[in-house]
Amino acid sequence: MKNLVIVESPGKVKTIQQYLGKDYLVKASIGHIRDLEEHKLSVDVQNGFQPEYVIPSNKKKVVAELGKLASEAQTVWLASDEDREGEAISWHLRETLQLPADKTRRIVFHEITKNAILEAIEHPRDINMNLVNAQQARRVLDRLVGFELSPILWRKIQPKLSAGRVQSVALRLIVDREKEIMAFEPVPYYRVEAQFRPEGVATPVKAALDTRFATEEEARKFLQDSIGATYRVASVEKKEGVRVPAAPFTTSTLQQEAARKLHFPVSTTMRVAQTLYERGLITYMRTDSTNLSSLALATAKQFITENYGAAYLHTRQYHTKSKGAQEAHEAIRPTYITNVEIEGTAQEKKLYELIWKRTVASQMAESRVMNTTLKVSSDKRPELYGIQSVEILFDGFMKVYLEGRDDEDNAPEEEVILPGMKQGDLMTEEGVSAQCKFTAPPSRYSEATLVKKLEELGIGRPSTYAATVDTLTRGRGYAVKGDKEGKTYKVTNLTLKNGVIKSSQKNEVVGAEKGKLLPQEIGFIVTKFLVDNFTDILDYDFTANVETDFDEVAEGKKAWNQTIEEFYNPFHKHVDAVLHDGNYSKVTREIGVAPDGEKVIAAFGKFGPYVQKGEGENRQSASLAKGQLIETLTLEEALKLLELPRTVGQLNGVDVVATRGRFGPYLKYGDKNVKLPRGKDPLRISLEECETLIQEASAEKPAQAYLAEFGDIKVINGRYGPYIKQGASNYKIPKGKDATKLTEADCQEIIAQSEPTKKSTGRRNK
DNA sequence: CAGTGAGCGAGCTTCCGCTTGACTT
Repeated sequence: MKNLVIVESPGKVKTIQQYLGKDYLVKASIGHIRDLEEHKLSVDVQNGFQPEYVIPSNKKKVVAELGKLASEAQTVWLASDEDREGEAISWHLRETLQLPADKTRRIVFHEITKNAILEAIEHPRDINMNLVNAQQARRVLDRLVGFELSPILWRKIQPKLSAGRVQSVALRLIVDREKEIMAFEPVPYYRVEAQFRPEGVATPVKAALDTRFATEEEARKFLQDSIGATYRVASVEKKEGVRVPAAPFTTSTLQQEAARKLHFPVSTTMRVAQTLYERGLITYMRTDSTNLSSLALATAKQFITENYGAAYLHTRQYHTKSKGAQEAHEAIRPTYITNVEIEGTAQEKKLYELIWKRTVASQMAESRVMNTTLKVSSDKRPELYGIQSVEILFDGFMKVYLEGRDDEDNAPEEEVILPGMKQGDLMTEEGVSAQCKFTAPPSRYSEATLVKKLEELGIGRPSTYAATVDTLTRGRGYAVKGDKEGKTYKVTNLTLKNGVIKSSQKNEVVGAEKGKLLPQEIGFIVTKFLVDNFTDILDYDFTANVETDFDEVAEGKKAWNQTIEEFYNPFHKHVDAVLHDGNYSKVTREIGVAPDGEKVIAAFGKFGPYVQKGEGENRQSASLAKGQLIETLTLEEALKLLELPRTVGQLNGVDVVATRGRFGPYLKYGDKNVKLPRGKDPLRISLEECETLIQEASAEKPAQAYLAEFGDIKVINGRYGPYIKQGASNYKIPKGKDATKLTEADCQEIIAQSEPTKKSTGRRNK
């Protein structure tokens, strides 16, 4: 074999192989092939921070195969991505496979097209050791920070906690936002709206007053004054505007938009995008680039011209503006623009459609709109009403796609067309309302808006955004995804109709949110500890600052271990000092006094945050619910938590107790435990409901999870699809076989022909 | 499916970034 080409992603192998032909063999390294050891520091801090690299067990096979092929090849082409990590992968390959300089070439593909690939082969270069060293600096710094800070948390707060350059700052964002919300005092105000009917028009239009009133009295006075007023158009202002389409998707913007429009968690977006990529339907999904290949631009151009007409075409090349972008890949786009629809699951279809529309729209003409602002004056009061209208003169890209928004009024503004009106025209008032609203605190982060913020700060990479969210939530429990009820205020709203003012009472809810990241008590404690003791690292600019150091290394201006040394020496000294300062995080707060006179406190204990009523032998305690914090817990909430365990009543002389355990609310009935279904409140459930649940639970005991059973061979419908079980061994069902129609003979054949799937070993599944 | 801070005491936990399988509530 003449040439071995090594790329990072197996998904690219087939395409590149086609372009290069039979003189080349294309293989994938499947990402990094060497790393620091998993369970120890692996950095020799005494000797220039020399890293100790090992080949992880799951990479041994790939490395062995590549090694064999490399020794047989005349020339080895290292074609990993054109960024810091990619350069390091090439270097690790060269070191590990012991590739001699004269038969090794480093090349980069700027896009996966035949021309670009042949061009790359024409222009090989050397491995850029400065860039490799910048990667080593990044890697070693992250290891030192993570492996020195985490043990302090184990010792001072709780075992198994973790801290790191990315996760700790991400958590701080969530915690700081929560503190802002806690400190926020909603201020009431009155917003006035009127319905006006222009002469000769059937439907009235809505107009908002340009002034808010601070109190009910002022609002009432305004309505009082407005009785019998005459309204005229005071001014008409027209302004033409253009709107430009959003840039093609990067990982971060895809995650945001899929969350806004499809309500996908970021993990779902990435999983679905991965399958689309593997099926060859979209380009690579972990990218920070908004760039489209010349080929993609050309096909988009043709597609738009043919399907929408030349007037709708406006090709553009976008430039990535996010901090720390490395742009080793293209933007996320359909491989073939002409593929308007695809086969697949509902999720795959929807995500593909989103990517397709965004890509096509990005190459379409701006839309032109006419914004009209109408002011309406009253002869009784000086304030003016405003009416906004938007008329779409030319839809342009909006024909295909409109970007979603993060704020409440998520709906893209609708077109409102006013009848032609001119200054001085009369308007008939058809009702005025003054509604009490409240100023709103900033909103909490969702998974996707957190990723957006991290990207803005240059923290984390496209390949790790989803993983970071996962570490904060499922991994460490620093935050949970959930809903927040908000505070309810009783307000008085006023209306003026036919010369009469009426008032009505309403409940106004402030600050309610759904599906947001709520920091848990442990997240607060860890953040406070880190901010108090390691201010620099928790600074939102820490990553940006170290990145400028890494840039100097990449430019060859500084030795990588020099920059690490300057960071590490003072850092490590400080770590030692903090470790032995004898201070431990203690959180207790007196919540108040229960109706029976007992003191209620909230504290952070061995098992997390809890409330306790009374002291000594007869004290009562309960854990805080998800999303509840010691600092904001009210007496009412505390007492509610203490109502569990609750004896609902007796069945056949045995107590039925409703309570909450590790796995959520459940019933205790003798030695039987029954899980409460979603939506059943252990505080409210009736004895009758309990009886039904207990009966159901005992009835459906031998649940039919098996699709089939042949002696000790069972076909089981597992979480990840059907599989075969014999004794303690599990076997995968080959693709193309219908699990529901397997016979005993089929199963025995599968078992005979395949290896049992391995039980997870080594890394513990927490 | 439980409870609400330590010293006889083993050994473990942890980072970020690159990439897919393997996993079997």
